[in-house]
Amino acid sequence: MTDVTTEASGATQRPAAARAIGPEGAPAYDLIELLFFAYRDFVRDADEALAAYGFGRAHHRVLHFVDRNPGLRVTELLDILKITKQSLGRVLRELIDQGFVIQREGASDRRQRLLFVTERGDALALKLAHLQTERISRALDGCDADVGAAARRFLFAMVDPEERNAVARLATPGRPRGGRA
Amino acid sequence: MTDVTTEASGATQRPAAARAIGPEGAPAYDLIELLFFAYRDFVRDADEALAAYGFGRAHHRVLHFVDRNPGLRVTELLDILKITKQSLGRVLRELIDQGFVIQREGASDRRQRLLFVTERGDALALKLAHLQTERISRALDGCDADVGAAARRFLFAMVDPEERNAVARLATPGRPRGGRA
DNA sequence: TCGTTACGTCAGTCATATTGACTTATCCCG
DNA sequence: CGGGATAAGTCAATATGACTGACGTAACGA
Repeated sequence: MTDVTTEASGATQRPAAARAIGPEGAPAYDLIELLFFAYRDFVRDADEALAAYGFGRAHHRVLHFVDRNPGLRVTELLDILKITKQSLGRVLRELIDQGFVIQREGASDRRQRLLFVTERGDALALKLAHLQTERISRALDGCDADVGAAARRFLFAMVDPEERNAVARLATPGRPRGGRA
Repeated sequence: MTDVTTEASGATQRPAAARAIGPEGAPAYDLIELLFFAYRDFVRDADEALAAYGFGRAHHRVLHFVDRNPGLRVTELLDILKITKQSLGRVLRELIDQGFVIQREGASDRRQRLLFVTERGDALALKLAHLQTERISRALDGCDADVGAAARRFLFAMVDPEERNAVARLATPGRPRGGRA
């Protein structure tokens, strides 16, 4: 095999993994690396499609969460993305200027700028979601039926405990698709 | 509940999710979002520790893969990270200048600059791996025993098919920890 | 000898993020 | 009503991580 570790045969240093048993047991190198590789390829699907619009990953994230949560407030979006409003600023302005997102004054609080996707924005968000769903479907096709549920549980448990309520509200499988209730 | 979607009550646009049934069925919004949130929090652990060294995520990735694969060639590292050698350049130079990584001439091919971590580099790589392992362990603790295996299968299946051989060589659970064999 | 490979580097650019300071408009409470 | 707090936007400067393109050097190998 062409295991890259064998390339080091001429050197004196032994592999770091040999002393990788620390206070908490052996590092979970497999899951650490699988998360890296899976995420690397997962986001690339959408990145390539976005390039055609002159958009990047940041535009995708904004578009996605606005699409999924019509009427989202700017502050809520900042809290989801964990970025500053200055960072959001440029991306959001570009999405608005190019007609993918619109803002409306809050009905009860006129300081708020509620965010909505336009039809164009929804179409793009949906296209990107389908790209990513295709990869997910193909992944699950090659697995036992229970792997999808287990993956959901694992990924949810990887989220910061303090964030889980917020994530559960946004990303649960049973979340209503046809209405606001 | 304070479901953010209810904030939109004053607006006329219906939620985009209502018409989110496309050619490939309903998008897997739950897994798409869980991947985002899990990865967002997963990388943050290491990011915070790296800041103390003046390093960023890119340094971590290089350090990690060199630590795990002593004698790695520069070309191989570029292939793993899927970045250009110009991008790697600065990061690698900083790691070398500050004594976390060293280079050695290849024994058989003197054009090669084989990469190794120093003791300092190994210590940092291990520290970061433990941080991430802690999150993973805690996540798996709250799950059924088979969830870890299922998560591995799912994440592996999410990788591009052409990349899976390379990933399997690097990130398999059974990979020998104590030697090069 | 000559083409290819491995690596490095210079220069310029872009996307995404940061901190800090400041403005405007609006809300809400005392 | 006045004034502090909140929602949002903006200006400026900076960091980080990535890119393309071009070029140089050394070493391999047919």
